[in-house]
Amino acid sequence: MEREVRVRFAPSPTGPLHIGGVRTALYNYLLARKLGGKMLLRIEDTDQNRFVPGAEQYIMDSLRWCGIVIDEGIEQGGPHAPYRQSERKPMYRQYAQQLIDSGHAYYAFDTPEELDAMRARLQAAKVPNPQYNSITRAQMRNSLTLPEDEVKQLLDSDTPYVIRLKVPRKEEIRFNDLIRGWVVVHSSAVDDKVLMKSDGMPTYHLANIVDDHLMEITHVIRGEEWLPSAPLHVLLYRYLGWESTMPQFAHLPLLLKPDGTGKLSKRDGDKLGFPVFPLEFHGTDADGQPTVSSGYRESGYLPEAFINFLAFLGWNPGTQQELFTMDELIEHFSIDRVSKSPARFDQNKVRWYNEQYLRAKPDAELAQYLIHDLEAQGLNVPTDKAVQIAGLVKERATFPADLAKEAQLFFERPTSYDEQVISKKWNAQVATGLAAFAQELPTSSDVTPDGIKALLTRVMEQQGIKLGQVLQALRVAVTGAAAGPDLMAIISILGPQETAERIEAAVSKLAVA
RNA sequence: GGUCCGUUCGUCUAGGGGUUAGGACAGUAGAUUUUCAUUCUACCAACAGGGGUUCGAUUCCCCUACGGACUACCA
Repeated sequence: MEREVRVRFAPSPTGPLHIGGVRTALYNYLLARKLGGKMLLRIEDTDQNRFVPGAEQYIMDSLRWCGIVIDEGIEQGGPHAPYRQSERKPMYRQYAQQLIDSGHAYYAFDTPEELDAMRARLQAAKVPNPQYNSITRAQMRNSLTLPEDEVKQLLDSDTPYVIRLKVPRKEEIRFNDLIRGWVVVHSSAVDDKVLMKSDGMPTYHLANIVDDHLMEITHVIRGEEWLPSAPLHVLLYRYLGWESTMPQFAHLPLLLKPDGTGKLSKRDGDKLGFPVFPLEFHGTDADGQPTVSSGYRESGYLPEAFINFLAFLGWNPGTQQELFTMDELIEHFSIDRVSKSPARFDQNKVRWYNEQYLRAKPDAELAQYLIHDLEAQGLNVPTDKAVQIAGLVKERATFPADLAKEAQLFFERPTSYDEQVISKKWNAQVATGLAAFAQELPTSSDVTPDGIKALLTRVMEQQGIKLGQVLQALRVAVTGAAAGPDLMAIISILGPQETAERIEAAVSKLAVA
């Protein structure tokens, strides 16, 4: 019988989640939904020294904002609770013991100083790859080299120790990566990794294998940085007797900094000139001073746009469609269309995606952003008017906040007039022509853009002025600026009275050359 | 240094033994617009290099170069 597909996103709560992590979570989620499986969130907090308060909540809030729904996790519980590794601490010990009993692991009593000395010695001897392995372990203080009674005595006293995996000396380890195909690594390249730390906590390597097995994970989708330790994980599954249900691996290509000089890290924060985090994050720097890192949400990105963009960094559907809702991503996603090579971040493209999604929103929804932002400035605007304005200015906006910026002209009379246009287009004839238009305007019965245009055309004909000569001047008189949305639509929304007053103000303020 | 992974327009990518190597973003030009923006159209622009295999390689293989990851009692 086919096993139910179960995937997990397993971040460590050492700070905010960066976009690479979000993408990993996204691909996991897409696969789970595509295959009708479950998505788990497991918190890997086995390093007590790197705990960052708030990080866990931040991760969950971020995923929620992105629309990534967790089926099992610390918030929602599930059949394999707890989902926080620190709370699973008692479970790992027995598996480490099992490995010791079967001869696949051993106790090591070396102090950090002894380990440093060992590495220094190997380096001095120009050993290409200094590591604790099948060769060097013979020179170290562990249960393989020490007499049995001494080991027993060391364990009984409170001497700190770790448990290390006994990696075989000569063995080819291979596994079939869903993205990269067969990966073959010789065991001599793998060191005797620590499985249990001296504080009694498991390391990532042990905890992740035990939990993935217990939680019945079928696919491990994670970043390429894990590829070198995947052979070690394969060994662990084998020695624990779980090889037949070992999950399939898929190592995702990395997300690089825009200049391509390395993987994007959370330490890049705001240094790159664009957010690397989904949500704004409040943390502390090395000196304990409070820091704020900007987020996509606070910068005005819509989650749909952010996700669509992120999905395309390393995956594509093979068609020419660029815009995908989450449901469409789920429908079209496939792990074998994930590329092998790393991707850099393209700020232009995220912006483009945001514009697409912003414009696709109904005017009524856009109006809500507008009303909200305007209210923050102390401006109250009727909904119907906000809808009209939003519809008019949305083509000019990248972010929701641009709407209110573009809308300012409706609420503030011009305080200055574009000088270029004035010097070129403003003259006595135009001034009188506009004054006449201002007089006629309040009597007009048709205040649609078309009606206003008809009136303007008629008045200018009477004045003997061509429309082209006066339009720029009219725009500047009404808005002060040389550029902006459709003028007739502006006047229509502004209304005849307000427009007329603005024109009259301009006529009286602007000297005629 | 060692091990592993990778390399198609500036960027994200499609393609795959015989193609005018396709799309998107950006850029440039034109059209529309009273203006800027939008929109539309066009243009610019790539198979890292060298060897094989083959009638034929961008595609398959090898080498080189370059880039990246990993190399902790961190994940």
